[in-house]
Amino acid sequence: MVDLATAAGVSLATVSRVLNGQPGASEATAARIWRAVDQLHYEVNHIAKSLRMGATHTVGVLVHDLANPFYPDFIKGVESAAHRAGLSVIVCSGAADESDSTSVMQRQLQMLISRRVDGLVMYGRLLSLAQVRRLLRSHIGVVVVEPPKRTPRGVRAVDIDFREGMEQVVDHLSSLGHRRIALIRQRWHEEWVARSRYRDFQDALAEHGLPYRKKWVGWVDDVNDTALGRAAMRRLLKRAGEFTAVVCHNDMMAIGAMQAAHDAGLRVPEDLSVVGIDDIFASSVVEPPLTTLALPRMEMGEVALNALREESETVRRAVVRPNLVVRGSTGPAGAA
Amino acid sequence: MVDLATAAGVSLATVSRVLNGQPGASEATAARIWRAVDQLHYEVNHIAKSLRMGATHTVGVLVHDLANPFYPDFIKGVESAAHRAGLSVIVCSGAADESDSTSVMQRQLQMLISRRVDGLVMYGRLLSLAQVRRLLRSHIGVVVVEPPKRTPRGVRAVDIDFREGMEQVVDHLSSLGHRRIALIRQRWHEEWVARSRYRDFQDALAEHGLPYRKKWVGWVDDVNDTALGRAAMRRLLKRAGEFTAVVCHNDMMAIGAMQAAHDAGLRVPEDLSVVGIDDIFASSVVEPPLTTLALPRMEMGEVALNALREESETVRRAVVRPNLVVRGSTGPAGAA
DNA sequence: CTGAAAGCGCTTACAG
DNA sequence: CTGAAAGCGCTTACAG
Repeated sequence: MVDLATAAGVSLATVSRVLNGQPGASEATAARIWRAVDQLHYEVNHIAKSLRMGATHTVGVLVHDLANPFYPDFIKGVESAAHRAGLSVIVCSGAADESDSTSVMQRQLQMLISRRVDGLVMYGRLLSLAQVRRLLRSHIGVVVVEPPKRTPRGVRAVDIDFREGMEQVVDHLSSLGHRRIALIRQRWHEEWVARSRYRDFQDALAEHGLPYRKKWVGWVDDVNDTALGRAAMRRLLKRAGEFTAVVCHNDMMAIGAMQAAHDAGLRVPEDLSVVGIDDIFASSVVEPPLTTLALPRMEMGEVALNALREESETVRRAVVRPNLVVRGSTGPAGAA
Repeated sequence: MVDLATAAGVSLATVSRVLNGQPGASEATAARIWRAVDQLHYEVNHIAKSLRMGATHTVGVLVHDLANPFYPDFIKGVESAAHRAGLSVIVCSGAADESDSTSVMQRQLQMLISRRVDGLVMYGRLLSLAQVRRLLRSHIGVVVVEPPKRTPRGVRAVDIDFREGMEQVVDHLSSLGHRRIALIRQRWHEEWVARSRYRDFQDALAEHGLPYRKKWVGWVDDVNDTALGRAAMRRLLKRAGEFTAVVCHNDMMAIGAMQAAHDAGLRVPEDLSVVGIDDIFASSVVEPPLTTLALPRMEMGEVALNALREESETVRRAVVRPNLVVRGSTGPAGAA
């Protein structure tokens, strides 16, 4: 910038004012400065600016595992909204290396703090209460999607309206004549979220006068590997015939469930209807294509980023609505 | 840091030296400082450090579209290697918003320069020659994966050894008795890369004494939408029976091709063998599972990042090897 | 073994 | 309308 000032024959203060579009500089001076900018290929030093201003215009995004087909769209949403607002995004993935995930998060956190990000968007319960408090104490805003039960006050949340989503799912199945619906659910899931999708599922069943049976529940320890969904479904199929449809924690589990049904010689949807949650790409190309409760991932990212920027104290909590995509994996009950 | 100095009763200079593990401070002084670090939850201000040191220890990654299932793994590889090296990563996706992609890239570029990243990793030809030169002029290292024909000197490259990869593909098909192999290729692809995978495919065919026929080539304008692969295959199937296998630009196209074959009442692999390139997740769950030339995406990211750090002038070019994954979409020729 | 001082590239009252 | 000066939080010769 000192080169600029020299070239334009003015002081640093004036250059700074013109570059930032502040009033009070003659046309002529401004023109000389802009000409110098072009000639010297000047690009402001954002580092110096950040130090001086005490704001980096940078936000961090923290997700469990970038490779999970769920997150890229979410991050895209965050990025898109961020760019619109002139912010940069540092993406941090927990499982970036395979070692102890807690210590990875710890390091990511320190990195983010020392880089003085203005805010942090994260998906789910990735940090401890103490860690979140530390961020808040450092005046770093925090918004979390699908927030855990306990969050320090000051944290903003983006919720998915599974109440209405599960309503759509059960409504769809019910209208196809399904009365006995199984569930593949993740063990300990309620440890992670404030309100679980399963509870909403049960509520929706109840509202339709349909039963929720423990014996029709398949449990999985992890929901990011189709093999586990397949195994859970295989166990559940000992009771094949007792139920006519199964709702799965997510699409990965649903794809696994379809494989298990196929292994057992059952046809989807004639013998069994299968519903997933997420709508990842693979769900549209499996056979049959999966009926699934689509989560608006991009939108979730945008909403999360905007919640971070929001000044008002009113936006403590934003809500996003899922949307049922009906494809080939669901059909009339007892069509076989 | 001034708080630290006060708390420990020493000068800033001493604090700095101890924090950075430099020699020449008494045990006792160091201990006092570290105690203060703990008490005050001190975290170094990386912004100030960057300004002073003239290095940000940050690298940018530029990809065409984050949502493309290809890139997340690549980015993960970059991140993983970066963290190991104590670097942060700013991820930039071209298609983050839908507007004119050139101007998006232009803005991303300015952002990266003004943030003074130490280096940039990008996939493919995302920037113009002039833009790349500008980076180099700003002393920002550049490495590009699948580099275009023309790159300014100083740019490092990561190549995929499609020569050997296509060798594996053709070898596999040939050993199954296929002699007439079709191809689905992207129009203008050679405008983007220094050496195209198609050329390697043709070489591999020639080496096996197999013909390359223009009439067995299906063209697509874009390779990230299965619908286009499906349409290309549909056109190609006017000549069904003339060829017994098809190799596709990538898995997206291959999945589309399988759909088209299915539409036409052909069975895969009995009537037609299909091979993709990439090995995205969906390829493992389509029916039949896709035989594909897997690209080591994570490794590519790691190699790219490391190439950036490499001091020596020798590593102008790194090479990564693909690996054929045989699944259900290929079978003996004429098995029908 | 330790400290005072300069400087990285900016912005912003404060004067003029 | 414009400039001189201080300061953001660090590091690093240079003295002692």
